[in-house]
Amino acid sequence: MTAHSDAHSGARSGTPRSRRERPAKPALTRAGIVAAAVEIMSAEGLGKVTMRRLAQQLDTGPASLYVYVRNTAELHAAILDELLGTVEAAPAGDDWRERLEKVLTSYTDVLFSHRGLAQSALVARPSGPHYLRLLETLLALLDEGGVPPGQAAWGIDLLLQCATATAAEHATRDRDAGAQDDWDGLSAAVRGASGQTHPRLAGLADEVLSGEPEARLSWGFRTLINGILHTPVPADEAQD
Amino acid sequence: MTAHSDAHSGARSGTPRSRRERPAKPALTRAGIVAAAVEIMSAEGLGKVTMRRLAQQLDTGPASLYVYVRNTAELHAAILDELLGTVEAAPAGDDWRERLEKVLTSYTDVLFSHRGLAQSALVARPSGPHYLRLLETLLALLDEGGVPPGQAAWGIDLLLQCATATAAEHATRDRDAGAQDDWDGLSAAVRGASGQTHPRLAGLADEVLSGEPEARLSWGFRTLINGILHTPVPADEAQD
DNA sequence: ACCTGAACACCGTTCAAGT
DNA sequence: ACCTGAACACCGTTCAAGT
Repeated sequence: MTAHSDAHSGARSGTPRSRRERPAKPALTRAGIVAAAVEIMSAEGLGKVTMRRLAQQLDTGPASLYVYVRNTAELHAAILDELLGTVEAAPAGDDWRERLEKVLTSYTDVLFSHRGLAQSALVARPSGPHYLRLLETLLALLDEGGVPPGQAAWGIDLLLQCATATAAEHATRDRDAGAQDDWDGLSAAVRGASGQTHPRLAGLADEVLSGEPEARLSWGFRTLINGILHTPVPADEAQD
Repeated sequence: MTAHSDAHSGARSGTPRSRRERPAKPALTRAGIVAAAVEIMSAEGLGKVTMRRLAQQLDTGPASLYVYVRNTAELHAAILDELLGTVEAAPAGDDWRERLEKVLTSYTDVLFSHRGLAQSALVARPSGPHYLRLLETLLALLDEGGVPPGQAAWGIDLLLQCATATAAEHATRDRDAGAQDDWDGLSAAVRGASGQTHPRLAGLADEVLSGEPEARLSWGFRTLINGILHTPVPADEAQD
């Protein structure tokens, strides 16, 4: 039926029309690749963000991605910085300690709520704009609290390390069957510790295992803040 | 030349003699598997400890290992606990803070000196005998320092988390080319931060990036110890 | 019970060749 | 310059079949 018009307009092969009528392969760009990667990660977790899977999503071959991305690690780092853009800025008004805790908790939540992201953040040092913004925010809050600059400079690393490690720990615990077993194993081992060979551990088993994740994380932050406030850096580092 | 005696003693096929004369396949056991795994890890890093590689080493097929080991994660956890046996016990005599720092430093060194081990320790909660012994040691030292038990019980997690994360960070930085790039990237980004948009970061760039790993780790431990000493756990957790 | 061959369903990365 | 097919060198895990 449409043979006639096809012969008319589509004579020189179908290429020109399919260029306009299909949503078609958008040209590859780094931004497009990262966006597609974030999409896969949100839907299926970072573990599914592989070069091959991503290439498939973008309707190309894995080799093509290497024009825009050095390797899988760099791709994961780019995803991380992208998601770091959603960390809430410090709310005004509250006590600086509370605001600091809120920013760190928001950071932890972002890592926690994307499967696999926290584990990757432990290893991939990010250096994107969103990460720098976060560092600036933390330094500003510590400064507001009167923390000496040298201590603040070293302290932000400790705070982020604690947040990241905690998110990773709980993310695996909640979502990975094997990790749940690990934790059950530890908890059984601690409770089963003999008072003969492990007197303090046996005595403190309940306390060691107690506490909601939120309560422990919050205590961790407050503990770090107190420590940072009270622990001077070595003399030869304190230049200011 | 030996044909006659061969015909004599080896008549019913070669099997009985090869049972005695070859070092031959030692029977598979969990301990043997873990030992072979530790060997591979020491020589080539945890990344090479795969089911297939290990099976090859043990002259069998990968499927055979699943009789003794649930999966790769469990295998890695077993290796970790094995290596934890080499963490030095606290030396007597010194100040409790120094002894605590020494044990934690030794733990960090063990993780650090085995390629890939620290990263795996961040994710795999160990529960083996050597890990329990380490927990006991830490609790004993904190007790000696008069740290309230509830704070000690939560604090050991923070201390080990800090040690593990630091080891992982430096292990990747030193040995993985890509990770070195990551770090160079961060350091360039921090130094390049604009005073307009990131005033504190720009002002503290040198301090943020300063310090030998050892100095920062030591400061981290002291900061945590001070924090643990000064931060009470929430009232409903402090039961004793 | 223990062990295995073979298969299933994947990986990252490179490279010569094409446009 | 950008993109690709095809290959290389691997993975973890399962399962039916053998001993």
